[in-house]
Amino acid sequence: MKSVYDTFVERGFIEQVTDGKLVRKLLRENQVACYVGFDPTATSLHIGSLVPIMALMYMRRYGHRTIALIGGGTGLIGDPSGKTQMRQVLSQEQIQYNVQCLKKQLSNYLELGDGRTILLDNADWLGDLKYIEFLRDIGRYFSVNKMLTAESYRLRLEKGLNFVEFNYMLLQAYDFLYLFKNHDCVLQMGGNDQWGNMLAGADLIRRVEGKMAYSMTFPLITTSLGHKMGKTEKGTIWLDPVLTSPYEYYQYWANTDDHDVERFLAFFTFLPMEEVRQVKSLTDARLNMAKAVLAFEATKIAHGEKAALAAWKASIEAFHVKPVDADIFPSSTIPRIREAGDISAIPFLEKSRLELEKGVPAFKLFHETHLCGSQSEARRLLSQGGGYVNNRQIETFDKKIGLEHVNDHSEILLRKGKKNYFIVKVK
RNA sequence: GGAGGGGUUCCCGAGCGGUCAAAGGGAGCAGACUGUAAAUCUGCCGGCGAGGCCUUCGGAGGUUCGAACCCUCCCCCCUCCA
Repeated sequence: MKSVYDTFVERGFIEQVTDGKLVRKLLRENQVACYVGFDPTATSLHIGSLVPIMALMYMRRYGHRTIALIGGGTGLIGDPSGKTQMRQVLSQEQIQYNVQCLKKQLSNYLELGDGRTILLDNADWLGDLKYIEFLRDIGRYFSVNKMLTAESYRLRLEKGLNFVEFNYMLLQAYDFLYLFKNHDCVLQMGGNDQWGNMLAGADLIRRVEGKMAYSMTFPLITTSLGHKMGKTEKGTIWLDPVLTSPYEYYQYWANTDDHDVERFLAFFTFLPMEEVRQVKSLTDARLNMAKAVLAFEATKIAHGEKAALAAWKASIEAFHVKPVDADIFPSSTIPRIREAGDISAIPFLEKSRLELEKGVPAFKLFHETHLCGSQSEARRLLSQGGGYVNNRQIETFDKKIGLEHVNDHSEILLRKGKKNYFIVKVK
């Protein structure tokens, strides 16, 4: 039988492992506990955290125990790894609030309740540490010389690294030790920028406990032209549906670069690799169908089947695309037949009849709907012909939009550029 | 603690008394071309119902008709010395 490890390998999840052969054997023959850490830097995670989340989901599916660790304690310090500048330090209250939010969010992905998956906050044990004791018991195992050779610190040595940040590695290592002792956790997973911290943990366990522990990192995913995942013109693509609507989430994936489709399907869906590999042979409209499948499946995982369906419907309608052919990803539950048009998943804003009777200048409306960040931006956009009402180009920036633009469904369809839709509804 | 070099609009990076809302590049947005992709070309890229006004060049004061540019103090970063 296939092990998670094999699945990880074939889906491209593994960047580095402490001992590939051993870990493979371990995961094949035992039920183990693994953990991934998440920083509570915001009230929501974004797409950048999706790879580790998917990894945890896979671990579970293969019968292993998973621990999602939220760094309520380490968050007070800030991990210097992968950062060129010192991270802004958040207040204790803010971090505690973020921790609560992340717990809730992660529980959508990880089924809790049966004890096989648990959610922890390292503030629960780091908060009680005594400085002197910690130095004597843990600090003695760390060689500064060695720490300085770590990639994550070397980078910062040029730009400046303060002592607080320098300690981050010890705390993360201690987390691993703690989880090892209290939850039999033998494997830590995380983004490749965590490699140094993870090794430090495995090292610490070996020194303190005289036992083996393992580390595995995932590649830091960038789009084929080197952009960070999840950053777009509209900002970050969050996992929280309030911050990024399911429709926008769907759109993000539907717009995936050609070269990334296959890779992303492997990372961000559970569709079988035999089908994922078929993507190589697809082009043009059929390749776009694969993007639709990616968008649909990813949205389903994040927001549920219903929301994914609504996003799909709206997209099909707005972009006049054909439903996905039956032979493309037969395992996907994406609908194959066109249904009645329904764009209700597109973000909208309500306006009173009275206000629309008078008419609202287009540039104001574009600003209000957040299609444009400011009125100035809206003016420029409209002057350059980048704005549309009901798919007709708006010719002047102050063109009044009003009742005469309302369609049969009491809606006005606004569009910015080729693909940014927004609906104004009559209240 | 001492000496020197820096902090410029999202990022990098010019500017060093008026012509600076600030060169150039990147990112981003739009138009054309397309496949809701990429590449390419073109335009835009602080705010304001705007050929004018307002707010920006680490922070606070000052000199000047006029300051991102000069002076003073403070904060932060880098390099060398201790």
